[in-house]
Amino acid sequence: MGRQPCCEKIGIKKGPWTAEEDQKLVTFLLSHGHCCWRLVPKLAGLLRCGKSCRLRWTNYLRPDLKRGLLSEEEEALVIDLHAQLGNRWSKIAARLPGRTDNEIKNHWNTHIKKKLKKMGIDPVTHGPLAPATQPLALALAQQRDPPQVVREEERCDDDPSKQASSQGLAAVADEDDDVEETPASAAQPHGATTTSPASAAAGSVSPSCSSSASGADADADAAAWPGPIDLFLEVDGIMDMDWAGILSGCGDDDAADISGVDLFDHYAGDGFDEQVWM
DNA sequence: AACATGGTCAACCGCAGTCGC
DNA sequence: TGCGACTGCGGTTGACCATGT
Repeated sequence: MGRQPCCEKIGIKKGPWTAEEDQKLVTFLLSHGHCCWRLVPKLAGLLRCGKSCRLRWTNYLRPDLKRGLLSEEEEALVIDLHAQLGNRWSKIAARLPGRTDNEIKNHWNTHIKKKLKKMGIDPVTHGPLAPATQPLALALAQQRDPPQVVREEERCDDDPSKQASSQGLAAVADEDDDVEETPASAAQPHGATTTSPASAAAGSVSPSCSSSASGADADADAAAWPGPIDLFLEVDGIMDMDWAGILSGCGDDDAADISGVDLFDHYAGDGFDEQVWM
């Protein structure tokens, strides 16, 4: 009757990923892409379930991911988007190139929630906290740093209908799924602080074989980033390209052949550093 | 120095939505 | 149209690390 488990539980490894597993997965996905996550672990020679592979890839291994804490601008944008979308982390993440839903969710729960509470703002409703706690919280907020985030939220609190127009996000509020219609530069107010050029192509650099890079912005950032990472930005759909040519030594039809290839060895000589990437 | 506590974040779980047959 | 397979999402957990006592 019930659903089949997403994978056979027996023999499936759980817990933290090892560097070797990461390498196998990255190598496999970069050379083959994924058509069916269920098959990925088998073909890549991993004792993981497909779900786990997908999660690892999307949350940690994707080359277009930014690492590190969210900037002030990103935080403000998250708060703004959360006010509009609620806990739709994937939708929020879609507006933050290079950030994952998991990362944003974690950051929200650990940092932003507290910040808002300190400021007397209910992180759920984005309205004022209950009267009993508000005075203390407000006092705290005034004593400490009440930067633009406060102003951001005050605007939201005053009139939720204004939220949509704030920061040029009207389109965001109107339509959930039209990411392409929102220019990356508009949804990313921190172009100057972009930590990874690959992030410029975030959303377009996806293993799901369907997206296309949006040219000009990506190119501009790519120009500032020497090395093979440029390839991510120049190709319409990372998985459509012939990765075998880049990852020399990777067989196209035999996963076992590629498992021994060190992806990062290829990049090391060209300014693409595993440590930086990670 | 040892232990306790709290914070952070990667990973897992289960449900819901979508797609193909 | 219904059913099963698969993917994606959001909530939650637990391990690890930093800080305080």
